[in-house]
Amino acid sequence: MSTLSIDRHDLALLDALQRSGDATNATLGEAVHLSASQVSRRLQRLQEAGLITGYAALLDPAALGLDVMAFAHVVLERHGGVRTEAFEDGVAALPEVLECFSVSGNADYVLRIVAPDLAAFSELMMKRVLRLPGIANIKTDIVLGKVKQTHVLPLEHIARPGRPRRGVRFTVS
Amino acid sequence: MSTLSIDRHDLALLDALQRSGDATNATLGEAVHLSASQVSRRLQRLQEAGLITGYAALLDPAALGLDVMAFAHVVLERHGGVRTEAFEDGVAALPEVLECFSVSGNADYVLRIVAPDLAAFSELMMKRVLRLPGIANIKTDIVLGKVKQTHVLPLEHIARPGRPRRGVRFTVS
DNA sequence: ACTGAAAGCTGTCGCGT
DNA sequence: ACGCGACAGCTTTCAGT
Repeated sequence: MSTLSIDRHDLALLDALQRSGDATNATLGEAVHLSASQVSRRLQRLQEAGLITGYAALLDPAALGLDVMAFAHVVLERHGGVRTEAFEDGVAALPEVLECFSVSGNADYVLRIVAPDLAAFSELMMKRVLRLPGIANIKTDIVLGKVKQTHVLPLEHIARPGRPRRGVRFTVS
Repeated sequence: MSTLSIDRHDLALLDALQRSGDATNATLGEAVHLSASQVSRRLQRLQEAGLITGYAALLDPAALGLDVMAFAHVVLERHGGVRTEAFEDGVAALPEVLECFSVSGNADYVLRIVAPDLAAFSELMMKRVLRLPGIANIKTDIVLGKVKQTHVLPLEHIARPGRPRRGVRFTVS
């Protein structure tokens, strides 16, 4: 656990970069009122500190023919010895399962799944997901429409006073 | 709607780029057995075709102090005239709500929400989300653990024969 | 359709302030 | 801490095959 000094320039950089990750340092510098060399140095620091985990090209699912998205709520069987690894490993191996979280509430896990169409989705669920070990039952919510979808994380809370954090300690200045 | 020729090189490029969006054209060329200039031209085509919608820096939520994530299942009130825009606009204006989909099943909408901690999450739900217009009730699943989380879309279905697609038409060769 | 070279940019590092 | 400037490396275009 290290202490990391973050100022408003760094925050502005992070915000700009998660929106357009291919912006040049010069462009970013204009937006943040810093020289390109400063931007370069700060980005190195932010990446070494683990705040920036990587860069990605964002693809359009619809344009790629992935028209179906769904959330699957999975309940596992309860046997004495807890054997969830087999299920979790199986889930991790399915590329159509983009996310899998264990959750509070009625279900044990929530999965986000994509597929080309309903036929392919149905086959995926029947032949791959439902056959994962240890499943008691699954309830699936099919996505009907997208109101909002973003990967942009809110950063406002960092500038606010707030309580001390675990992990990397910030010193916003 | 345009017809787009996609070959295995393009697929390999898309796959490589969604995993590491900061790879140089030369590096990509090595991986895909193409010259850097070819990579450049193909990426331009893929972006113009809308398959690549943009680039983003990926930030680590935990490192940024966003330790709480939850899925909120929202049911709207049923009045005669359907007035969902007010709710949807309100949701879109909240940066902590990363996603909002209308879904099949018991709920009308599923929201993915992030917050620094449970206290902040509770306050967010009470003071902002629950006060959105038209809400009948909300059930919230708090994420307890991450089994898998990726933005990498599966592309295998494109190479497979499959049925004709809507939108951009592919000619995989 | 691909390669290779050439010209223009971009990232990065040293240095001065 | 910051900006400037220089160099190395990358991107992109163009001509040639």
